Amino acid sequence: MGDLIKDKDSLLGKEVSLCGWVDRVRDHGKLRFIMLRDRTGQIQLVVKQGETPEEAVKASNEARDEAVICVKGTLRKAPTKEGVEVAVREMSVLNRPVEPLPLLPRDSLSAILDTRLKFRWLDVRNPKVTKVFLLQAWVAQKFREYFSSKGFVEIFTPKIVGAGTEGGAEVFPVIYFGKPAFLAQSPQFYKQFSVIAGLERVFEVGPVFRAEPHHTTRHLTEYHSMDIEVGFIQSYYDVISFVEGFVKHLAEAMRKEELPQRVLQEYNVEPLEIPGEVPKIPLRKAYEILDSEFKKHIPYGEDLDSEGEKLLGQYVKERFKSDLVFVTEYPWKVRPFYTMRKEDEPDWTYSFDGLLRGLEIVTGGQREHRYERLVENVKDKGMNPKNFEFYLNFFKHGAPPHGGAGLGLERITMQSLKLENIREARLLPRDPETLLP
RNA sequence: GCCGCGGUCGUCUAGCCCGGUCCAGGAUGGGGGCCUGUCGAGCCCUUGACCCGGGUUCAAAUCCCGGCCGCGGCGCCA
Repeated sequence: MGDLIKDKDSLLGKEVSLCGWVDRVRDHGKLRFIMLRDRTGQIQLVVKQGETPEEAVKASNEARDEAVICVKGTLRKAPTKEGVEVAVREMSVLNRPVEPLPLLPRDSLSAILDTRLKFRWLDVRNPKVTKVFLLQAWVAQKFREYFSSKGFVEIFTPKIVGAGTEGGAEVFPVIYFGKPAFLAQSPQFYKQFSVIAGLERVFEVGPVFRAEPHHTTRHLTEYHSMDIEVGFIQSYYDVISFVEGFVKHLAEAMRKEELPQRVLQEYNVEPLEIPGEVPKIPLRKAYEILDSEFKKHIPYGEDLDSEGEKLLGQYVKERFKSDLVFVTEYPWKVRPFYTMRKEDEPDWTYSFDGLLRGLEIVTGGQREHRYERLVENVKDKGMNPKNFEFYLNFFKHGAPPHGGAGLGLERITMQSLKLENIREARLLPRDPETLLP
């Protein structure tokens, strides 16, 4: 329908054939207007007694909201928004609702989110909701495009794993042929594996699972992580450069390409603003900024809380005209064991987080690739190297210096469109309470 | 996991604080009718709800307790 309206001048007076959903019927008795919708747009159909064949008039009686219909007719000029309409000649109703609609797609955004998710198949028919997923697919495509162009190879790693990855986050247990197993909370070990295995530069887009009972607008128990890992880096700044390059690429494409522009316009939001040089602020400097600019105190050696992240996001937006900021050098105590510690200050690490419009969307850093140090780090975290033997073995036979990062797809979608709740950025969200549909 | 707030027609809500005027009001949707140029079409008729279980009271949508469900904040995280 979108194409049809685009080419309307050349198609005027021609016979067209269309299928879609009935978005709404304006019934005047002997004159009836039907708005037909498909994923590309809407067009008005006219059924007029005396003009439209009797059979088609009869069929149009059955064309209720959200019925699936196909029509043939003539495209002609009309005083509608699109400037055209279809004078119906044939109509067939392929399917119609068997019960009153619990949620009207055209009006679904006025329902509360819980109701929308319960009847998600109706909610997503709302063109504004559809666009979330058009944008999300586009973001993932840009990610693949960017890293492929930088010589990264796409990998596909196990999601059923024999050991929890990071020690901190909770994992979902599964029974694997009688053996205890888990759903992967991160591809971390396997992307490092891939670098060490000689692929050097890898990326993956895939689901990750977190068994943390968060009740917030920014957490899901299942989400999509866009991961990279790269070997032979000089420092973790090389990793930041890759991430920065990607986000810049994304922001530029957002301004240039037709699809994101259309989506952003519907949501009435500005494209991401990313300056030539994205600000990079060591965490210890961030403490000072928050103290002096906002009188917000973060205990030394602690991670930022969500308010701190929000304020820092505000600060860089005003000061550097940037929607993105990298916070660097996190304390060893808040980072996982595989993170490389600073050579001169072992309580701090070569790691970073990236905040997009005040929300953490990426975490990364340089990894410890030296076997003995890695074992020390495991012990330092109070864990038993025996439990990580399968992973530690990777490092025994020539592991290059390397680092990487993981970006949250749903969070990027959410922040790009300024959605209020991350659940809006998933077709079928999983949170501690929601398992169906 | 801890803390706070909330559950009224299919949907979105009014009523709850200050119990009786509520066999619960409105909008939208469903069903029916009128209407030949609408575009949130209009007009008329109709349908349909107090989350569950206890308690207090002459009387409970309204007050109390428990359960279930939802929302948000925190910790934590993408």
